[in-house]
Amino acid sequence: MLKVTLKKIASTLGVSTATVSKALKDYPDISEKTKKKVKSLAASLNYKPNSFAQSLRNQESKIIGLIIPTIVHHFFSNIINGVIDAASEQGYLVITLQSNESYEDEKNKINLLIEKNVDGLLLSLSDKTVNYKHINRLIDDGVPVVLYDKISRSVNCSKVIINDFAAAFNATQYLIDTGCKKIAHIRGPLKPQTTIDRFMGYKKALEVNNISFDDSLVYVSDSLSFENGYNIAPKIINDHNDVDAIFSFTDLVATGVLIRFKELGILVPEQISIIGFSNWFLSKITSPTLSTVDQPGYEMGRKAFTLLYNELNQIRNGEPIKHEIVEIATKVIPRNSTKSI
Amino acid sequence: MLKVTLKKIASTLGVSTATVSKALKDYPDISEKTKKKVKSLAASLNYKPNSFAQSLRNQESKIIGLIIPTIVHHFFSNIINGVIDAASEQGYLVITLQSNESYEDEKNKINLLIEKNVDGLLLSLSDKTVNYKHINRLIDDGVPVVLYDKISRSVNCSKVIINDFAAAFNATQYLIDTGCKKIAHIRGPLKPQTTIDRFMGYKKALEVNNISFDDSLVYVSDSLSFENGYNIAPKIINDHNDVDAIFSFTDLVATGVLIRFKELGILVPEQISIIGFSNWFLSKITSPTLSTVDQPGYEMGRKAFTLLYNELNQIRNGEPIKHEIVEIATKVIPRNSTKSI
DNA sequence: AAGACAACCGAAAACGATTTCGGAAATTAT
DNA sequence: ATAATTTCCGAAATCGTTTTCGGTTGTCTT
Repeated sequence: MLKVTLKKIASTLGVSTATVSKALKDYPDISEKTKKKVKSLAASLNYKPNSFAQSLRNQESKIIGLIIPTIVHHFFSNIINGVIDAASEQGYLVITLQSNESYEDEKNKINLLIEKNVDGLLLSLSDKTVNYKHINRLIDDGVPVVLYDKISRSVNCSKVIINDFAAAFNATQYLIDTGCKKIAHIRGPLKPQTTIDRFMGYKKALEVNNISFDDSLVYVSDSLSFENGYNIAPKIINDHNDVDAIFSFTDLVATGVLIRFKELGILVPEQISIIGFSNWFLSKITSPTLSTVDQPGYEMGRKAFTLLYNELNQIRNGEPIKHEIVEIATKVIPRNSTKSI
Repeated sequence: MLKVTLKKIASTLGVSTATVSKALKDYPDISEKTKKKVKSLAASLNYKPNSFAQSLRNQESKIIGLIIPTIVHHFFSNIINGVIDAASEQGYLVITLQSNESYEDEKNKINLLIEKNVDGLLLSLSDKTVNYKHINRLIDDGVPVVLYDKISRSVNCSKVIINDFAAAFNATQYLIDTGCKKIAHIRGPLKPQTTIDRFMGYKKALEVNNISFDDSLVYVSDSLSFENGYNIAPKIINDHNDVDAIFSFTDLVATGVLIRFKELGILVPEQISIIGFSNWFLSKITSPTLSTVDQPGYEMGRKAFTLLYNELNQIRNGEPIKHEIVEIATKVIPRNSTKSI
């Protein structure tokens, strides 16, 4: 199975490779007759341009890199899905890599991608990433980068986010609206802006409703795991026997709490209401089903690619690069782990 | 930010690009002194070889393609994860694409990957794929292909599978061991070998235990969805009021049944036992927790890459290509949706 | 001091596709 | 018939790396 190249087509047709190349791309300086000949032979030989040669010549790979903190998570799977779909529509392919919430991994994976000459990068910061030199360097080098979900305010690039502050505020307000007075918060790792904002939103909702903030009601889950919720649950009720609601920064942890409460005989939502975050699939099948905040991963993934694609086009056209920050809407999804209003 | 090339290094050092290239790769015919010079300049200039040029020259991309029927599914996420991890370890990157269980998509996505000159392909057949010409053509063209999970016996290539027959047999046997006598089966789409084998395993277990097979106890779920289980559940109990167990070809559908039964006031496992398949994360958090069969996706992904990698090496070394079929072990995971033995 | 060898390095030809620039042939205008 | 245009095509340079195959030096024998 010899491979079909321009040269081969050219020689069997007795023309130059330049002519073949131009004919296939409908250059105006090639006669219709020649185009016909070339195209039909190319088709019958099933000619496919060699992408390496094209990339080398055009300095673009039509591949983008996607760095995900953890692949096996409902929200992030949806992101991947959205990115891949949107990219395919524009003829881009996606190389996905996982940072495992590690700063070192993040740096290494970014390097791998850059060395493969991806045309751009979609990145969600790891929880451990506290310094952004590696990203700013990229941007200075002219690599288009779009940050999504876990971003940093101090990096100057396009971003796709949700309004974590408002979402958390609304979730907390919802608990208050259903009559809860003493609301605990399980927050995520300290670094990411998302968990900071969710914490601030929670705090703000208390303030607006004249509920005094109590630091001892805030519990930290250092990672996004079921077990953390499972383990934190008994601590909460030991520390505060009159807590009547919990706002968790993520569904997975909320689910851990839910399951543990069931084992402990604590009624949800009669004794304690629980609201999670992200609207994972599993929130629909817990018992009771879990109230949560919708965080549309698929849409975020699509949008992230779109922003990158825009920058790529700006670069191609020599236009100045415009960074854009897009906020995706969220909404509280009441289910059965909270009382009705 | 000009890019650093061999030529640049060569000219600033007053040597040829050949020398630079060889120095960087520790060719024996370059003096230590020159190597030092070259390497230190390369390092200080942060030289990265242009991967396009390398690929063009070496005829390999160090990228493999991965086609997944559906990305947003626990089992398949784990596959992706395993593939990416194993690939990274060998310096390969992975482009993931989704077939959406569509034959057309599958063909198109394969083409995209081939046109990008991936070095090989990891593929799980879509449920609608009934003809394998597109895959056999690939293999004939010398593209290494490894089939995983949803495979076809009639394609001659390396494969990673579980023993679906045995796994289904064991699941059914487990139900029988816990005292169930009238066991319904929810099987998947008709085409994939996996669902056929699971069905056969179910049937065999009945036979071995002298339980007569009743075709009306077999329900078809045309896709892998929660809703299907939710909708099939009432049909089963309407058709057969004395069913005492259900073996579902996948956890997601089993979960749908479980939830519906709860709504209908049917006690699980007291009235009806349920066992699923795949050990999705959600099976741990349903209520009751769902008995299932472990199907290690991460491991399957890793193994699939390894097989591909082996073939890649065989090709590189001009050795004959050995296809290998690897079977990953599974085991029944008893939880609370089945009675104890 | 001549020959034999080793040690080092470079020219050049790939790998395929793209595109500029110029030139030959064909057409039209004068 | 000559000049002025079009129309059409090709040579050649590029993109950056790799590797073969020689060719220079210099060192070591005798």
